Amino acid sequence: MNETRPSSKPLYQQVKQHLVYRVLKGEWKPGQCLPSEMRLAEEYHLSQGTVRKAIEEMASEGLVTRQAGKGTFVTSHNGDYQPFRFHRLYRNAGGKVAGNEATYLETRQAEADERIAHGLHIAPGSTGTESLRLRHLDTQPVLLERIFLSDDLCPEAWRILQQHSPGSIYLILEQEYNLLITKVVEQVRARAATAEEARFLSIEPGVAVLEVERVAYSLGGEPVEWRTMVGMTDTIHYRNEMG
Amino acid sequence: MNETRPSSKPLYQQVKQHLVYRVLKGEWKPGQCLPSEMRLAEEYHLSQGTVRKAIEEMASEGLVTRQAGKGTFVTSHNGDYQPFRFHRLYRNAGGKVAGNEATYLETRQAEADERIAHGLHIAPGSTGTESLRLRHLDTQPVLLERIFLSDDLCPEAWRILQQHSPGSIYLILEQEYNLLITKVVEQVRARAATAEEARFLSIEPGVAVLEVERVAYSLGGEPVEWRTMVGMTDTIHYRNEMG
DNA sequence: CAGTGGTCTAGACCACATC
DNA sequence: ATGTGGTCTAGACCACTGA
Repeated sequence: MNETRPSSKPLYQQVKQHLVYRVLKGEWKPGQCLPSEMRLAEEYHLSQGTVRKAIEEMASEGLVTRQAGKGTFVTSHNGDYQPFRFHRLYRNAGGKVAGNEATYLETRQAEADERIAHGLHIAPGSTGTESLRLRHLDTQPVLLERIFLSDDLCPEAWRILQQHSPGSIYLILEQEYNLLITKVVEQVRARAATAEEARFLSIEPGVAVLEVERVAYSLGGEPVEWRTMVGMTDTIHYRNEMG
Repeated sequence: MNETRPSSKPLYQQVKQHLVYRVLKGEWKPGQCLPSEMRLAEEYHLSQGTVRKAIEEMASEGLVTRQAGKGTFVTSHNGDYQPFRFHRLYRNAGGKVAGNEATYLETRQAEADERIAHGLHIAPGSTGTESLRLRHLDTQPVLLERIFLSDDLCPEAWRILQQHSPGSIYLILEQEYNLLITKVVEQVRARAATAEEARFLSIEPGVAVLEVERVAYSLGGEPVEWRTMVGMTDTIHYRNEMG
């Protein structure tokens, strides 16, 4: 297979790029199994080692998961995959703030304000679904979440969110809209609590609160979800490990 | 080389482990060059491919840097290596908060308080060096830093810090104490500014500020540096990308 | 020019899953 | 028993670096 290709990039990079494209267009859905290395090697007329290197890179980026003896599977948020890999909020004592202690306050149709429009790269005033959730630690409210999904990518999302008990939004995005969240960008700020936030969090207005503003991106790099998480940091903190 | 080793771990993992140990004990210092793949393969009586896989993992973890045609080098904070890879504070407009706009306020000997002692796993009251720095954006003060280095790992650090113009602490740690920082853990909180912070940052006491508490770990996993960074978030924010 | 890492091949054996 | 990914080998050619 040494046909003196003028194409600059290494073969395994080209294979990887093509496989990512095929995952993206849904040829193999999340949870499903890719063809084996041998089959792909035959298909692309390359050696097993070259295909392996392509798949290994995809695995290291979390796009697929490999299991010896079974096969290579497209990463899914359900299944055995870590559901809280994007959570950076921890109780000051120790463990993560789990998702099962949340209550929906409200889910409604809404329009994107300036800030949301900027984050999702959509026009201000675009319609979508807005959802408010309150997370508790023991019985104490600690975190107020505001989530926005654009109608462009997630039409009728409010219907689905109203039905579901508070679960993983990203699981719903994957199952209902075939949108796999692979990247999030968060901006953290400190500011004074608004009157509304103070009411929900049982604190005084003006107290210092942490605000995490998140934009979640799909596998294709499209901004999908915008959310803010607001809470006091007497019981929780934002934690980030690098290196 | 298939001598039916009972040793459970793969060969390339064992090689990697041994190479990391050799880097750790200073056989090759930061910036220096490791032996070539061929030489190491001969030394360990293994094939080049196996040694390559060991080195590739070290490179992906940032321990070494590889350059085709030249060799494999132990990662150094000077040289061409990215100096701000642990910085997560950005101006709200755009770019990172650079390090060259800092002024030293004070560097002195000090004792570890409860919080520092907890972060660095040392006894409260242990002696060390404490340094205060103020970072500016244009002419406006935006960030107050408090840095603590234990005398155990960094004896006489105050002498060095007093001499240096405000530069990278991690470069000094590497050059003076042979401590290569490879991991940091940060906790972010919101709270009201103290009177001292308000004075330095030219704000009112009680205003909401962001506090980043960082512990930096050396290649061996030892906690080396403790620091807090405090600032308002009208001009800067903490930004984190995941995925 | 010789030496380096980067790519690619073709084969081997292994531990593990599934049937 | 068959097929999967995981490890390991031995050799090839390439682009790049530096003397």
